[in-house]
Amino acid sequence: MSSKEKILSAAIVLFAQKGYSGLSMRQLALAVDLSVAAIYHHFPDKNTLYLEAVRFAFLDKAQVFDQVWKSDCSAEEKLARFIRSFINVMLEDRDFHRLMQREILEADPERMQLLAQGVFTSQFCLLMQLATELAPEQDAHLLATSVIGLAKYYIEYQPLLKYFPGWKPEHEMPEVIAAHITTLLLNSFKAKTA
Amino acid sequence: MSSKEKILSAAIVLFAQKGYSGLSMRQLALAVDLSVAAIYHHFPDKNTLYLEAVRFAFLDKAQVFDQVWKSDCSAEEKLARFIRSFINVMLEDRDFHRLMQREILEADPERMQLLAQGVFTSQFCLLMQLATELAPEQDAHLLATSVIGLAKYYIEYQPLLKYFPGWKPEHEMPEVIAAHITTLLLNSFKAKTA
DNA sequence: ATGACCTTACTGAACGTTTGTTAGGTATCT
DNA sequence: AGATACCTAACAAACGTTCAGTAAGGTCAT
Repeated sequence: MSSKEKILSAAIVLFAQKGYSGLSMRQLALAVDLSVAAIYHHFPDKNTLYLEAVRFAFLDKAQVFDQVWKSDCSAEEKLARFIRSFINVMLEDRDFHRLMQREILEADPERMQLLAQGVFTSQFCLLMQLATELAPEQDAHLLATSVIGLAKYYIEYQPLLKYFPGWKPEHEMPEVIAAHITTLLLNSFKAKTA
Repeated sequence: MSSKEKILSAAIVLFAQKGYSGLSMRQLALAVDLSVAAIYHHFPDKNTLYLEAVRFAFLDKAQVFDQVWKSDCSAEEKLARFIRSFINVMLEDRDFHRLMQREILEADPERMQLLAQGVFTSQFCLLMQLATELAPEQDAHLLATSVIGLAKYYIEYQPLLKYFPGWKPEHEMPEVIAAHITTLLLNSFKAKTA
């Protein structure tokens, strides 16, 4: 792995943990065992480094779900598989998830547009297509959003949820969460089309 | 309003926008038209000020939903009203919402426990109770989480969602979102109990 | 009523440290 | 000889925090 890649990988983790202004160039340099000036040799300034780190983090995430869409099973099964994959990816790569949350929190319009069009659009479209298949009379955009929203909330709020009464350890198991969300959605679709 | 309250109110807004390390004491002092030392007269250090600002922001939020729970209508109607109230509160007070997101992102266990037990537990319990009433055979904790998750996602990801294909302006209207979530959930409950 | 005294709410200026960034120099490889 | 990848050392600015001082208001014995 080149020095540049090493810097970017470390930057993803550290920016995700401490935020943009929480991470200093010296801390990053220490983490990759280089001098500060060496980082400035590869990147013009901190801001560009951050932007490139975000881009780098999102690069390979899109193609993870391709095998879900390619499989030729029923629409119901496809939804189940997508939800399970989504939760797995997000739970495995916590740094990616946190970095994404920080980006959304920033809510810079230009970067939102880049993020949406460059990375997630194809996934979102496929999900909307699936939604139309399962519940034709409903708004596909709203439905797709609901699917992702349900899945994301369980991951995002895991640190808080465990302190609520009624919590059980199984509520942190990907399969349990995925199963619950899937049945919730499929039940809803069944009722509507009946 | 006392100087201390003025500082706290400004701190909520600015911490929500810039994050903990993104806001300096000098910037805050400028915003409330006081000297930096004046802030240190009211708060021992930046960290305590942040903690008190968070506590201050969460203080009055819990009692907003009380009128929903007190009303003696059907369980279905109660759910609809809760969702509508929740979305309204979160959309109105964006700073509160962002500050909460940042707190969750930090995920400090001690503060999570404080947040859960001190502020949201009663709401969550009432929501679980409602869920058990509507879908007795399902896990109340998972269901309550789903309700909040659905509602929160639409608010949190609004800046991103508008760049996806299929987006319409009405997808940002609280009533439309609330209606969609409510029917989604009620349909699911109907199918299960049938 | 008055001067002495304490508390409260602040100010300006400074403290040492850390910040992002750069200049100048040194190896290594083509 | 020139490009690439790195270093040490320094820069000004901004950082959290503190210190000495001041102006206002209340308390209390005289």
